[in-house]
Amino acid sequence: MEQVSKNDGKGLIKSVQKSLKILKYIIDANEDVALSDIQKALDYNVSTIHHLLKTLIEEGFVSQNKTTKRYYIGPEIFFTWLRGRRPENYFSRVTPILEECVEATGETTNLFIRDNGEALCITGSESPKTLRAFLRIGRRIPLPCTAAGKAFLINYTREELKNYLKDTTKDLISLEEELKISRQRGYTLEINEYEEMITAIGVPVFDRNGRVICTLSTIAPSTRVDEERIEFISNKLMDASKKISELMLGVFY
Amino acid sequence: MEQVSKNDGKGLIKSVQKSLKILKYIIDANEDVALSDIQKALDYNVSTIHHLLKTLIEEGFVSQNKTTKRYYIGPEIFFTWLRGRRPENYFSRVTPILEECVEATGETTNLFIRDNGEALCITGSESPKTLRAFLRIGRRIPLPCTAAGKAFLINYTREELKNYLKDTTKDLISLEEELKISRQRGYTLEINEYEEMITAIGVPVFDRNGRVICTLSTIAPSTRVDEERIEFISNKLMDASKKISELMLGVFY
DNA sequence: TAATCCTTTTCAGATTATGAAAATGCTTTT
DNA sequence: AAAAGCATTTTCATAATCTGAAAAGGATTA
Repeated sequence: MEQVSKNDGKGLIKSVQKSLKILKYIIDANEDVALSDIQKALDYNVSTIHHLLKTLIEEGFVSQNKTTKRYYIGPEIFFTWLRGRRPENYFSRVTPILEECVEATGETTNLFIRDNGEALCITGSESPKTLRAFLRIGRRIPLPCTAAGKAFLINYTREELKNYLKDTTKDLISLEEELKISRQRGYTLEINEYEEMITAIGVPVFDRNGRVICTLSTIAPSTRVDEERIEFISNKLMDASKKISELMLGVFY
Repeated sequence: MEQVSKNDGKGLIKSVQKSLKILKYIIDANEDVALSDIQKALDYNVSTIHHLLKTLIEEGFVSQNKTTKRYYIGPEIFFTWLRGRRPENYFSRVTPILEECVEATGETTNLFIRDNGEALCITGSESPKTLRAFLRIGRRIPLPCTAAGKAFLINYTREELKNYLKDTTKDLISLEEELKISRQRGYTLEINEYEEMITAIGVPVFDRNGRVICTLSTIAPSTRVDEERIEFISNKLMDASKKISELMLGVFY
């Protein structure tokens, strides 16, 4: 009678499932995790967790800090992004989504990850127009005064924001207010703020936990964007963000 | 009496260990793998493999192509490289090694992954000198006529080389001969070959299976490098390569 | 239509993972 | 300095789970 979800446990290996949930927990954590953290989060027996962790360590998927005893992501997945042998590798999957965006809006669009308290541009696609904002992969930009950077902060609390305001002229209250508006409409704005004559629209990309894992931004000469255009571009960006999220949720092929 | 290696199986969860070996096999494969491939490689019972794969799929670490039935890397680790929240994230670990290299040699040094039959520059560090080769992260360069590119081909057979010679003037025999020499001395060379007045030295970075997962190259104005200098730079590059390999083997903390 | 090959499912039995509890190690408190 | 507190690690008997042979299912070829 009761219609269960497609896989209600039949044929699945419990110990493996547990180990993978532990692995996910460690991957998603912002810092090294203690065994007791895992115990609290997943409610498995500490002994079970310990055995599973030992196995994960043995195979290189998890590492342990010898002094703090805490666990963190192991080398085996740490450098997965470097393994670029396959034709359908990581960059190849994401970049076409940005290219689509550029085709629709005509403006340069980039993808940023967070690295050392800055936003780092790791891929993108350039506007075909003669007058255009340049794509600069590898460039680092600050978080609190750029569209892509602000998108990383979109869900931040006042406490967290304080850390990123040391080197800027921005004050806490105005940024907080701005992020609140951004949160509501779904995108961040940067109008002649970080660079003169440049307007940028930023959008966060969320993982399955609703946390920002990377951001997208479209940059254009300010003369080419009015309110209507911002609306149009932000919609395209949000579409792209959804597509990247979907990729991460496993909607391949 | 017999001194066994630190972990001869005690306390390790066998099913988890098997599942992780399967996962590694899939991560390392050049193409989608069949269940029978895994069976041949690891010699587990097909039923066991199937159950483990089902669990890996359920948790998102492996995906399956519905039409070919073949297995490939799942979303859960697919986008691990995008998760840049942690302070010690992926780029932050590698880039300092390149910076060290630049400090020693004074020349621009970059890291490349393979992407779509080209070498893609994903990070690097720039020479501090006034006359310098520019770092261009995001730039794509061909495999058979650049130092970084040739480093990817260093262990290639004649058959594999043929695929990469379609668009170039290079002939098979001379490239094969050049790679043979490169293999022996440990680095590749590109002297005024892809760009005029530019000399580059390339070095592969190996994974635990001895396969090239990324390459490093130092580029400099040709006027600044003689044989002795090439020797010096290549040594520094090989040191950096070893360090990155070690990172991947889990020698953290 | 039969044969071949590969994937998927079944199920009973045997191995293996589990969890309570104890031990160990480290830090804080008295 | 001793003891309490807290977290990780180990132990071990037993219950639960994984394993693997075999069969079924599905797709392609002869």
